[in-house]
Amino acid sequence: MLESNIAFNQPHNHSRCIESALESARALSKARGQRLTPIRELVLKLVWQSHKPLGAYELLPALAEAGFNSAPPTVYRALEYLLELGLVHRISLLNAFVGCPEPQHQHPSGFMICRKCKTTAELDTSQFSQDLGNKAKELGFLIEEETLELVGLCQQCREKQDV
Amino acid sequence: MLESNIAFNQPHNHSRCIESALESARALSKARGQRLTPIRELVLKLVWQSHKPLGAYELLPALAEAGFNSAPPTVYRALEYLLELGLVHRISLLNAFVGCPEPQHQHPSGFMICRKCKTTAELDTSQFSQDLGNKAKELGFLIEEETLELVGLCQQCREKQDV
DNA sequence: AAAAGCACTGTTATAATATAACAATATCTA
DNA sequence: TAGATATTGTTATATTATAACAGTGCTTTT
Repeated sequence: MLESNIAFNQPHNHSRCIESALESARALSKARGQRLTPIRELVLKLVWQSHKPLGAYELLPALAEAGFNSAPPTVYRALEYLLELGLVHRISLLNAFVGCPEPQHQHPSGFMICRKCKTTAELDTSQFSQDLGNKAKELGFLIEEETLELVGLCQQCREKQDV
Repeated sequence: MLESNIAFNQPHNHSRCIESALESARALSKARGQRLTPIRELVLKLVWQSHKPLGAYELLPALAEAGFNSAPPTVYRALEYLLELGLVHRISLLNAFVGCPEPQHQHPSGFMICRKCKTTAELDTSQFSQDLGNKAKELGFLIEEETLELVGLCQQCREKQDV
């Protein structure tokens, strides 16, 4: 569970995070007979460089700067691709996207979103997921996708008094 | 927990549901020194008449029909009011709104959303909430709001084979 | 009753997010 | 190389939500 805490512990080797995400991306793309094109790679990097979820329209200027076409469909397509690969998550409450810290081991997860600094960290929810699934099943419902988004305050923002 | 199942069991006295929501609305409004105006009452009824979440723009025609102004701010204001009162919930994944089945007893809850028929039912999550809070706290995060949205298939849609 | 204060609504405009539709190009496979 | 498929470019538009300010109508105080 340590990795879930990374985003709330400022200093860590973030470029290594990104490199590892890129490797996953290449491997997954290959396995699917698809390509990690320059646009997709750039979007992946951009999303991963931030611990705060980024909106699609925030990514456009960076695409333009890198010399790519930068109309909305371009970035939405890249994001859709990365979402399918499980390398990026969409935070529904923010209409924004974050990197998934553990693309290799897929586990049910939620997101802790600091309402002040917007820093977002993933939280392993395996321990709840099964019970939740059972409870839903008792009510006749078959869960296919879970979205858990927790808004609150991260440690750093709590320590600064100005709540 | 039976009430969580209501939406998935077609026949029930729905007008009674709505009447009870209206009573809550009147009581809560009074307690806050605010008014359950005709617009607010209508929006509450409309949202409650449906077991499927309704988008804000889906409500506008009904407002117009009832002779009210029907520009977006009107309906968003009414929804905001009802959200504050806890009589309505916003389903973030759908950008849409549903009635809260139990406005009196506030408890942490999630929503089961059928991806086929869009019927949505509330699920009591008290039993998970505390553990979740503790787990987040260990990571330094203080949860203030939980959003749990479960997409899947309801019983009726599972019984019809055409998944 | 007048006036002040507040809650509520009307109205116009626009922001922010997301997708449709089709044309053009690049890459892969036979 | 040709044909099929994946990817990108481009234009237009749909969908969801809010800003800003003017007007209206209660209600409370003097």
